[in-house]
Amino acid sequence: MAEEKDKWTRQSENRRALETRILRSAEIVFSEKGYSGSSMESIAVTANISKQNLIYYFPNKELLYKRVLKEMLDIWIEKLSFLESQGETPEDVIRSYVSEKIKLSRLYPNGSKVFAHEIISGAPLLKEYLISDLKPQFDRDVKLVKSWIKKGLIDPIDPEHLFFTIWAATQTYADFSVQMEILLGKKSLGERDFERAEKAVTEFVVRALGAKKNN
Amino acid sequence: MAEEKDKWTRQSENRRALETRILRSAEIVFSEKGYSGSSMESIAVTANISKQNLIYYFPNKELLYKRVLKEMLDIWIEKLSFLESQGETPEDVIRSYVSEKIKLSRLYPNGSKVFAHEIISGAPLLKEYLISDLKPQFDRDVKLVKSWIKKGLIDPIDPEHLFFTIWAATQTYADFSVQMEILLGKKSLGERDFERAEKAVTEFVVRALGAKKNN
DNA sequence: AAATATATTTACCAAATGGTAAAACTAAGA
DNA sequence: TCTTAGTTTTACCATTTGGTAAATATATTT
Repeated sequence: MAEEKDKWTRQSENRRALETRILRSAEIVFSEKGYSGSSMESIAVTANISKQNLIYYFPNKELLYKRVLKEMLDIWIEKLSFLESQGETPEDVIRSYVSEKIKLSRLYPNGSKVFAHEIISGAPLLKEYLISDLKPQFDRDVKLVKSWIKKGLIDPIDPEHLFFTIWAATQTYADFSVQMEILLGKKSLGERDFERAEKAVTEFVVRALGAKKNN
Repeated sequence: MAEEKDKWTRQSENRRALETRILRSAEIVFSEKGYSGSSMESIAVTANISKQNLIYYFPNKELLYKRVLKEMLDIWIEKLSFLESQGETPEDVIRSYVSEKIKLSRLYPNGSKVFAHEIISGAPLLKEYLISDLKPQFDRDVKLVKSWIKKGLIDPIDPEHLFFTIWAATQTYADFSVQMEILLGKKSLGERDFERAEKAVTEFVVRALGAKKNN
């Protein structure tokens, strides 16, 4: 009985393994060429399978693309609620939020880039999601920042544009990493660079908000 | 004599006019689809000419793409030297720099997006430029900021990452405009939004640097 | 071991793509 | 007016593209 289950498991695990390998490969290709610029063939080559076999797992390109996007979005939704960020004081919340966002740029650079291509291209496949999922969260988070200001916990600041700046400043470590590598004279950004980045951006935001430092 | 010149001028002016119309169209298409995702056909359609006629003016896609990129870069180089920014105090320099950069996001959103696609894709055609042109300027500007810190004109801050943050926070108003439109509940970003953006980002940076306000 | 479900390869294909070659048309100068 | 230079259109074409259909191979279950 256990043996049977193992055999069944073996096959379905192979399947899952191959599926994720395909998704990782698709992420790489889409991050380099965007949706329309990526071919099923090149994704297949990256995953080391034939195009037809790829199509067996993901019967068309749009579906595959959506899966890649959705994976990234799920991660972001899970990790990036401003309200649920660890910390009691505004400064704690902000530090944890920025830290988390930069961590995601480091851990999922390809997914981030796919997302960036999509938004820059006008978000044809993401508009609905932005409206239905991101906007409510955004409105809530803006409200929270406004309440902080009202309570005098932070200096008055434009809350909407605060978020735009935080997102941009953190996202850029995934999207524009090539530019940074060149300007910093490095072959690739390492952990140390991301630590420096996190510290710099966090300090930046905390100072701009006039939140009191506690170290 | 004047008449002859005029006639000659008329034709060459038509040519110039059509060339710029093509470049504007190419900018739009490239900004939506990136390099590999854009077709000569769709650029031609956008410019209201035939594909063959487009090829008469720009004999191949890469050449056209490079022209679009170069145009944007020339504008940036011309307008974005930190050292040459108007103003005597660090605060003045920063205000003028941020203001100028956001103005470019407003005036050239498509060129900005083409540039963004290119960098995100690994900057295959831009690496050389970044090394030869941008890096020297970057190094100079970083030096200047360091000297400000040494003189106690601004609070100590990570100079390299300061620039990354400023660039990201300003560039985002071109690249991610769709996301902002949705989150702000607007059909498109208007002059008022860019004024708010400029003010927010400027205040943000100035506060973070601890430069004294003078208004 | 036979039957069945799953996975992979082979053989195609219509549409789109970047581009060539040359014909036809238009404007300019002698 | 005739010639020439500049522009646009027409006719192609090899390659790449996303995808279908079916044959083949490999596991899994009975």
